[in-house]
Amino acid sequence: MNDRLETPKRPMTSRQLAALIGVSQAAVSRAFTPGSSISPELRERILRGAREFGYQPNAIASMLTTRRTNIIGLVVSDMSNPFHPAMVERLTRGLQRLGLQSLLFNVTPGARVEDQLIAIRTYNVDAVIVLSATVLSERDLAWAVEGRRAVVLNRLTTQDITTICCDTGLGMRALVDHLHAIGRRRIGYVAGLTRSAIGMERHSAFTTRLAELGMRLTGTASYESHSYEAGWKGALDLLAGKPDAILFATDILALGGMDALREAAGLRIPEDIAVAGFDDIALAGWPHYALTTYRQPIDQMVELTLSQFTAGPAPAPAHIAIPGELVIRGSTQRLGDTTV
Amino acid sequence: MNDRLETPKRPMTSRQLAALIGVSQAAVSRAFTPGSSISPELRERILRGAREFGYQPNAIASMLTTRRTNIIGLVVSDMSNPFHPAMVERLTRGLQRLGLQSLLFNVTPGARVEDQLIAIRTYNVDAVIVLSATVLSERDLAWAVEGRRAVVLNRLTTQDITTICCDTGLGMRALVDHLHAIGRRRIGYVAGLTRSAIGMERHSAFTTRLAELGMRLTGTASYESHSYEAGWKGALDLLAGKPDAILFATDILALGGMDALREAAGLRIPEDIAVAGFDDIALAGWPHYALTTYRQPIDQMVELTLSQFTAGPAPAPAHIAIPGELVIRGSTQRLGDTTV
DNA sequence: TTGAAAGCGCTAACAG
DNA sequence: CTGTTAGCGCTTTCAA
Repeated sequence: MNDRLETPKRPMTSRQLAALIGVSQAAVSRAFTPGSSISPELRERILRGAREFGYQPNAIASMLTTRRTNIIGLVVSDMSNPFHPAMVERLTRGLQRLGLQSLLFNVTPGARVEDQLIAIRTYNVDAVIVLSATVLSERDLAWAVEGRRAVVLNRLTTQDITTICCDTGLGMRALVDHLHAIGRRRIGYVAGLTRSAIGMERHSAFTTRLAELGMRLTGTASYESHSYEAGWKGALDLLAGKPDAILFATDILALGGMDALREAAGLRIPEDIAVAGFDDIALAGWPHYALTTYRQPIDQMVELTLSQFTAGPAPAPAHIAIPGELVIRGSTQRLGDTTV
Repeated sequence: MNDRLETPKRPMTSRQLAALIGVSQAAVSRAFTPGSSISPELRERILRGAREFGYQPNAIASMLTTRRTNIIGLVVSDMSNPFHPAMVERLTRGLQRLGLQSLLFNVTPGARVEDQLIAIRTYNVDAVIVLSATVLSERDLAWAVEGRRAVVLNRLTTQDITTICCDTGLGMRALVDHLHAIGRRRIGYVAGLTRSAIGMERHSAFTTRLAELGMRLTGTASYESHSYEAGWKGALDLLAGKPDAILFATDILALGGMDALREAAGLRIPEDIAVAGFDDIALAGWPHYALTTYRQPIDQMVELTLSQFTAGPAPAPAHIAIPGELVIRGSTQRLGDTTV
């Protein structure tokens, strides 16, 4: 590797501690290994000694023998969509609870993905969690998780990897049904990344339900990004079609769209036009936006992800879609209804 | 440790590769060590063989001998303030560029901090970056970084640790001067975490400048949090004092405050009341908010942090304050000026 | 420059 | 239950 940082001073080793309290080095190791065969008295004596002399087992050394690192690689590509940090935060906390560490990888479109993720291999992480990282091609994805447990969140893949997503079909259906129920008939759609599988799924689930209900698609826009700006521009693009509602592929798009509709187009929401998103990020609940959206079941998604990393043989790869929850707020409202 | 995850299948070792191409195991090691004494030809032959057979050096094993992990512990406590994920993203990318990995720690107020950060020690991370983690007491902080390089960002400490902050004094002065320049004289202040050193510094820098300019402090509010909701409530609390401007300790507070002022109090910004924040998060630039704020020099802060981790002896701990930049947007405006 | 050999600190058989 | 003994895969002397 490189020699960027100098060698820090050495902490005490199990052998030193063993010598200090007159037991074998192996005994020290056992004292720190739950379930190993050691008498409670000996263990207690050793743990007390460890506290006294400040001994901590060296995880690096144990990795070498056990071939387990207890490190999970967390691959993310875009922290500017608030949905992602929210997810990262929960995942990291959950992993910590299980005694697992999170090695964070931020993949960017520029450099070669394999170079960016090489540490997944050299550091031998036990498992990989990929969070909506559309930057990764199918090949990259396969390379990154090769030979280890993996969970892909909010992204679909043809690889033999467990994927966990919010149920797009249910979500889009609930949203469209809601728009229908409040009397909207002319709907525009702002897509995010149209070439991602999940993006396409959201789009097609949307158009399918729209057709089933006999509603009109007044137009589709996309700037190939999940950003406020993309939502802003996308919303304005759709106005020519005179929609009475716009559905956005993600909340962050919807926020940009709402501001554009209000400030650039001078429209009232929901009186002139209804707006809905998908995700339920914290900002969607802010009073200024009060965005109707489909809430991703974050907690369940995290729990399910964590359950892949517990003892026993690796679960067979599965593609899991979890139902979310329609959250109705002020951005949608029955047409002609004047109460806010 | 635990036995959560089963042993994955073993990758090729340097010894195996050595046997395969008929060189010594040490030669393989040297081939992957920049600057080691090995002939270009041998190295080339070995690297070619490595590519062919898919050999990758095992970082774990090398950690054991070199006692360097090339892992940096990144300690964060609150990802819901957008300033933090923005910082984490840049830090991680910067570290990756240097060939360093980021082990992410999410400290929460609940559990014992030492338990949450134990991996800093057992995994022997080379250095620690603490990001505004006010959850950590001074004692926790000292414990966490003991014996290794460390940088504390946006937090002050009495410990002998390098701290890197945006220059609070300059920032607050610039903001107050600006409010003064546009004719505001009655200023309210919404604080975040009042018991943090940086919180107190911002507050006192603010009041100092206010007094120097002979402006009136109409009130101070705080809900001990950097959140939208805390800003919302804080802003409303201040209205009794009839301020013509409110300064918020952070942008996220200001956003909540602005929405409260507009939607709950029915005020116009900046006509009825001016608003300013501190940080310049992405949302501050959204047209709906157009928040005047003091931009933290994130890029410089990250570069400076990274420079602490480059070759050579550890730089002496220093307390560094970097000037930011006043960003004037629509939320502040000359009193009586009607153009937007 | 290259190879042989001795560990790094720990876990995991294997005896006792 | 406890101690002894081999390694884990690599880096780093030390000779050649």
